[in-house]
Amino acid sequence: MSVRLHDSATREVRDLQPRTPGHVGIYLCGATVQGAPHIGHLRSAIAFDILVRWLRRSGLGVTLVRNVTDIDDKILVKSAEAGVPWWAWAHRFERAFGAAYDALGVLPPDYEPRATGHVPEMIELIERLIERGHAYAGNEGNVYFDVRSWPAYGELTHQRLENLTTEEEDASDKRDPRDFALWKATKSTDPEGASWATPWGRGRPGWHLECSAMARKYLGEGFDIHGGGIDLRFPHHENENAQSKAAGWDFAGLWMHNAWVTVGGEKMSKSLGNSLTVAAVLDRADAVVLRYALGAVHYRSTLEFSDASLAESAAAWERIAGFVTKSAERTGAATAEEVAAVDLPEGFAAALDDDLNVSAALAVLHEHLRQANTALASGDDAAVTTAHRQVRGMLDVLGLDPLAEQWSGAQAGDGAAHQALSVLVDQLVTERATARAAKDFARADELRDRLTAAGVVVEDGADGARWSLRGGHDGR
RNA sequence: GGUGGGUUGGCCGAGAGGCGAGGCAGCGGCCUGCAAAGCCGUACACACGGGUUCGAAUCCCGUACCCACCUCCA
Repeated sequence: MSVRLHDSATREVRDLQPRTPGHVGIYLCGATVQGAPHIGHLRSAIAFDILVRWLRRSGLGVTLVRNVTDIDDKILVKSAEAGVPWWAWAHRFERAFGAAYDALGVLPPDYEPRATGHVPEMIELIERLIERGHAYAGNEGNVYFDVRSWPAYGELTHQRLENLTTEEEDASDKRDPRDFALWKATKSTDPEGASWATPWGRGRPGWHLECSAMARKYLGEGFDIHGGGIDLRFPHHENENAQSKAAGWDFAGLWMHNAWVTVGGEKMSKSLGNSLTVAAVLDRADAVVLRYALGAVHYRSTLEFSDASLAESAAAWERIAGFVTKSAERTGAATAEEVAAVDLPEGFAAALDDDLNVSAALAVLHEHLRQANTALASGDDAAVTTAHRQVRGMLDVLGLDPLAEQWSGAQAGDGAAHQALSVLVDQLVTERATARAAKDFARADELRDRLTAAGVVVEDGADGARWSLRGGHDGR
């Protein structure tokens, strides 16, 4: 079986057929760096991260390009309000996005082009569109795409031009109110450095143009997958599609769109002011737990985020990490190479092949976990070794392998502090073992209570007690 | 008005004509000095009304409600 993905353009689940056999080119609409990243941004990033991991695991090469929009109206407005140069404002949040991606284990793209670095490519594209009769210059500095010149306009989102409503702008220099800006004239209030010279006057890029120009530059005149949030379908992706094709290029072979994160049933968005920033959530939850919470639901389903969903993810994670660490203690940790080479369960692979059905894949994982725990309890070391590799192989695809460098570093904690803690806890655990051996259970329980109160969980096993920090941080 | 998505048990969440995904929380048990973890067992479902069918959560028709997009958005 091969990877099948839902294509928003045709509304069907289709076989992924790379244009270059064995290699997939993916363009993702990344951040407009106007503010701090919220968990919705990361939900999207994680969904596509799982896609990339799965494609690579399936033996395909992947070239991933994810852009950064570092010039737009809101960046100019917000930076001005803050009294910061627009470019510094944009860069501040570009770094914040990078930190959030790293914190949640999102693999870096092969390239991350910025809009401001591709003005010549955009000008070239505009010239092409004007030549071909699909764009026109308005007032000094404005260039618009002429939607009526492109009969296929609306093909991506299946809308007819006449059904598109627009709020008529007064005194617009557009030929049709539905035309969209390729290039926007600089305003008198704009900072000096925020405009570029063009044959049509000074201005700055319209939002959609950059993606067409950059996708072509890095992925060619046609590429396999274009992804982003569902809200980008219209107008952003519709316009990208129109301008690239009107320029005579091919564009995305398949469109993928992820659904929302909701909070209290409502779409989380900047305009509603109910955004949960990644940084705020990471103050009260482990990054890996947040990744689980954002990745565990099918990417096209709305994801309701709450304290309850976070707690449930934490419980699931502890169960998963519990087996992985205990099995590693018993039979040794598999190397990254062994994890990468293991044959994954058929059901797991089938689930991910079916439009990245992560929920179904997790069901397979949990079933394996149950059998694995049974093997662990019965001392079947051969079965434990196999299960350890398989479970980690599955988790690796989801970016959730507890022993991956991404997460194991965090578990160990700060070296010196962890070392000190380890010595103190081991002393108490030893003292408790002595008390238990002497049947002084009151003393043993008191010691355990003290540890529990400090966030240290003690579990008695056949070969002695093990301890771990509450929240899945392993202590041994 | 146009274009989509949805409504599954106490909660989250897959599935898409027959065989009850899975998880969390319950309950009962095994294990344990007691716990914890783990395992076993167990109850509780497909918005509503019709229809098709031997059989419908799944297909068809209708109704209700929710959510999104229609040039700011992941």
